[in-house]
This record gives sequence, structure tokens and C-alpha cells, in this order.
Amino acid sequence: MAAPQRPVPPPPAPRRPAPAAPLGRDTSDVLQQIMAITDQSLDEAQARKHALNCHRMKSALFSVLCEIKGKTAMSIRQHQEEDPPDAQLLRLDSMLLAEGVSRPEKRGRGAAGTAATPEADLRVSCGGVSLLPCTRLLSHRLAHLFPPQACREFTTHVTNLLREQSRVRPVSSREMEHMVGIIHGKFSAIQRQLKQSTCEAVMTLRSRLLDARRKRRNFSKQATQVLNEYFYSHLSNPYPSEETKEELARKGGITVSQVSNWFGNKRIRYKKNSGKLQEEATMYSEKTSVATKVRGSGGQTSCQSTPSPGSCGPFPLTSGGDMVLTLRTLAFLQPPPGGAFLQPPGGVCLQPPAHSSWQRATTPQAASSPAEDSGSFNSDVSN
DNA sequence: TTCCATGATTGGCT
DNA sequence: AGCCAATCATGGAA
Repeated sequence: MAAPQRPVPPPPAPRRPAPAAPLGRDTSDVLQQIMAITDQSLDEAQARKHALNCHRMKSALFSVLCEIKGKTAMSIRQHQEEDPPDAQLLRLDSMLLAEGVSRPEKRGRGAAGTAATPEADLRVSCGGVSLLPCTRLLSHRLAHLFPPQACREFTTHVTNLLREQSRVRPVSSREMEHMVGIIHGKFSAIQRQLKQSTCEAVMTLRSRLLDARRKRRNFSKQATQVLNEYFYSHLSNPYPSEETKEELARKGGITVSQVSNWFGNKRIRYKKNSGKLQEEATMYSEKTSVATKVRGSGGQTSCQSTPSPGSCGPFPLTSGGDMVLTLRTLAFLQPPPGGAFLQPPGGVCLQPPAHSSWQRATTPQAASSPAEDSGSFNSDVSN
């Protein structure tokens, strides 16, 4: 096996008059100074830089570096004059604009008038649901993460750095252009990625909101019944406490906020249409009446939880006394259009109670506030 | 398809 | 924060 070829040693340098210091040592000194320059303080570095610039070997070293670079320079890709307009970026831009996340670029004063986007235009309508807070957040995030001047500033910084370096090492203008091109490329990649993720976030939000609307389902019969029973058995004060709401939510298999919504809607609709809902009220009253009779005749008599004193079971509506009051309140609180009070099923005509204040709009004679009743069944008893 | 019922949302009020 | 009133959007019956 042949011995590997050894590189041919460079021919011995022609003899010259001996310098003040050996050449090799001098060169390595200069190189060491260059290498160490980054570890020094600014002042030290400035001083060292000046010393290097004045060094008698500087021009020789510079030309050697140029030569080495000329031989070993990587093939710098001919940088494109100007990137063709990125279709994807344009699409993302127009989408963000449409979504209200970004604002149209203002091109001079004349265009500013048409480009100005009022708050109302930033509203992302999604079936009446506003995405504005989210788009504001995204817009802010986009501007914060990617300020428009960032690329320009960074490019200027790097160019200055290269100019500075060109005093100690060869930096061609082509190389600088190449570096600028790289920076622009990187920045537009970041920009594209950021815009894409923002678009995705907007789309996700939109679809979630649409789904939330679309997936509205009527409550189960169980839930409706539980809610209606409570409502009609507390007609004088249909404002369940937080605990009661939780209990109702648990029983109906819905959330507490759905219970709140339901009571909000129910109160308003009942007030608006109490005459029509009379039938429903009677139905639920009868249901609770039957349930009460069943329980009273040897059924459940034990109290499970008592959210309000004086009532038995999870809700006051299960008590017999409550039933009586349900019928009474029904009679009191649902005046016919003529204004006369209904006669309760028992046949006894009762006077209107003073606690029907939640219907103040329709029964102005009411005096007390819901807070005074506080969902307690005792308030019904007191009347 | 229309109409009504109903659950959810929003803005204003206290 | 809770409530009211108005409104929107969907479900479901006719």
C-alpha cells in the first residue's frame, strides 16, 4: 500500500534582511490581537483597533486575507434583485385586513382618508358575536412581535457592523448585499409565519364562535321541568340564589350560567306574556301538587337539603306549603288584561301581595324588592 | 318556507 | 356582579 501523499511544503521564502522581530511571531501577534478584540472593553478595543490600523504589517496582512478569501470564498449566490411579490404573503395580508387584525398601509396623506379604519370596521361580525377583543389582541401581538421598522433597523445595524469590519478584513459590497438579502429573507419568513399563525388563530376563534351558536340545543325536558317548577313555585320572587342555581344546574344537567340565562329570559318573557303563560303555570302547579300529594301520603318525607328554611327537599317547591303558595301567587301575579285578579283554583279570591315587585313594570302597586325576598320561601309564607 | 319558541349575547343600568 | 331589555340565531312544528 502506497504511503499517502503529503502536501508539498511551500517554497522557502526568499531571504530578506532580518526584520526587527521574526515575521511569524509578528503575524501571530496581529492575529491574536484581532482574535482578542471581542473580549475587550469598548475603550480597549478602540485603542487596539487604532494600533492595528497603524501596524506596519496591516496592509500586508490585509492583502493576504484578500487573497485567501479570493481563493476560498464560498460561491455567493447571486442574490435576486428583488423578491417577486409573495402570493401567500399577499393573501395573508388581505385576510388579516379583512379580519380587522391589521390595518391597511397608509400611502401618503391622500390615501389615509380611505385607509383609516374606524373601530366599527374592525368589528369581526360572527353571527352577531363580536370578535373585536380577540382581533385587537392579535393585532397588538402582531405589532409587538414584528414591528415594521425592525427589519430596517437590523439591516442598518448589520451594514454598519460590516462597514466597520471592512477596515480590518476584506468585505466586498457584494458580500454586504448578500448579507442584507439574507436578513430580508429571514425577516419575511418570520413575518409570513407570524401572519399565518395569526390567521389560524382568527379562523379558530371564528369557527368556535360559530359552533357555539350553531350547537344551541333546547334543554332536555328534565332541565326545563326543573327550571319551570322552581320558577312557578317562586313566582313571587324568581331569583334563585347562587347555591340554588348550582343545584338546579346539577339537576337539569346544564351549567349555572345557563340557569341564569334561563331565569333572565323567563322573567322577561313571563312579564311580557303572563297571560299566555298562565296555562304553563297551572300545568307546573298541578304537577308539583301531584308530587306533593304523593310525597305527603307516605312517600318521601325526609329532607335532603334545605336551601331555604321552612322548605323540605332540595327545592322549596316540594313542600306542601309551597304548593299552596304557588297557586296563590299564580292567582295574584297574573292579572288578566282587564286588571282584575284571577280567582285561584281553590275558588277563594285573594288580595294581591305586596311582594310581587319583580313584575314592577306590570304591577306598579308592588313595593318590596327582590333582595328582600332573597329567594326564600318564607317570604311567600309571610303573605 | 314560515313562524314561533327558546337559548345566548350584548349594552346599559344600578 | 347581577339584572333587564333588546336582539340574534337556531330548533322544531305547521
